[in-house]
Amino acid sequence: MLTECMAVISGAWAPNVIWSLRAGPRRFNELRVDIPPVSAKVLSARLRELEGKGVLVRHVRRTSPPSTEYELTRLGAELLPALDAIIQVGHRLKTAEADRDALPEDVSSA
Amino acid sequence: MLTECMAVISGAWAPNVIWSLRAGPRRFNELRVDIPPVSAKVLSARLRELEGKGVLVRHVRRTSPPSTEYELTRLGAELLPALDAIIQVGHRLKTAEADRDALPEDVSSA
DNA sequence: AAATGAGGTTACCACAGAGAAACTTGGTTA
DNA sequence: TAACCAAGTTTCTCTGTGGTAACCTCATTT
Repeated sequence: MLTECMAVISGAWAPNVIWSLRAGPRRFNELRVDIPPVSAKVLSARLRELEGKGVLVRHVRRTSPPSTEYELTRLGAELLPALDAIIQVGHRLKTAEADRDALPEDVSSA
Repeated sequence: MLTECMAVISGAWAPNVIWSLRAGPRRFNELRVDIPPVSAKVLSARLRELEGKGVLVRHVRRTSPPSTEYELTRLGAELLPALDAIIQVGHRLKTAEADRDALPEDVSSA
């Protein structure tokens, strides 16, 4: 069960995409700027997967050139607190790790 | 930043391991039973990674044969609400998906 | 003396998934 | 008429990761 649920945010850059959409709709190329290391191919794949899962919606604007906007669904927005929680703990774990590195246990004076 | 934080729960079965430890310490073979599809190799690798990250601790009991217990650290326990949040949204997304499948848009009466 | 059990390790293989780069479409502007 | 834009798609390659299965240790039990 956990495994299926985790699958919602699996795949490269999926959490980043969701996080980038937290403040409102973004277009394809805006997302590429938000998440520099993502390739067009993978971003495209991830967006379609997330759309298929009901996390976000795609609306194409019939301008020229046509532009596309991606936006979190209500359900997708419910992932934000979870991501936020992960970020918070992640920070604390990194801090703890740094502290450990700074306290080499017993190098006192050999 | 998000990426590094997500790394804490990345790797096959990592979330499952953390979730299995939520109610208290577990031994190696208990975890294998909790998470049937995990292989000894991967479970071992994951446990050492999570230990290295400060998510859990290992204590070896000098019995015979020696037994080993794994337990969440305080920091590790802080991941539980995040996992729980993911599980909740995962459920709702699956439900929504099922509903979509059950409402084939316009098959009304052709 | 051989089998058992806990808790692993090692060697080897396979494949999904990510990256890079080039190509596409169709209207617009220079 | 040629370049340009957004938003992808396609091909091809390559590596990390996980799976399988066999092996290991060492004290205890049979």
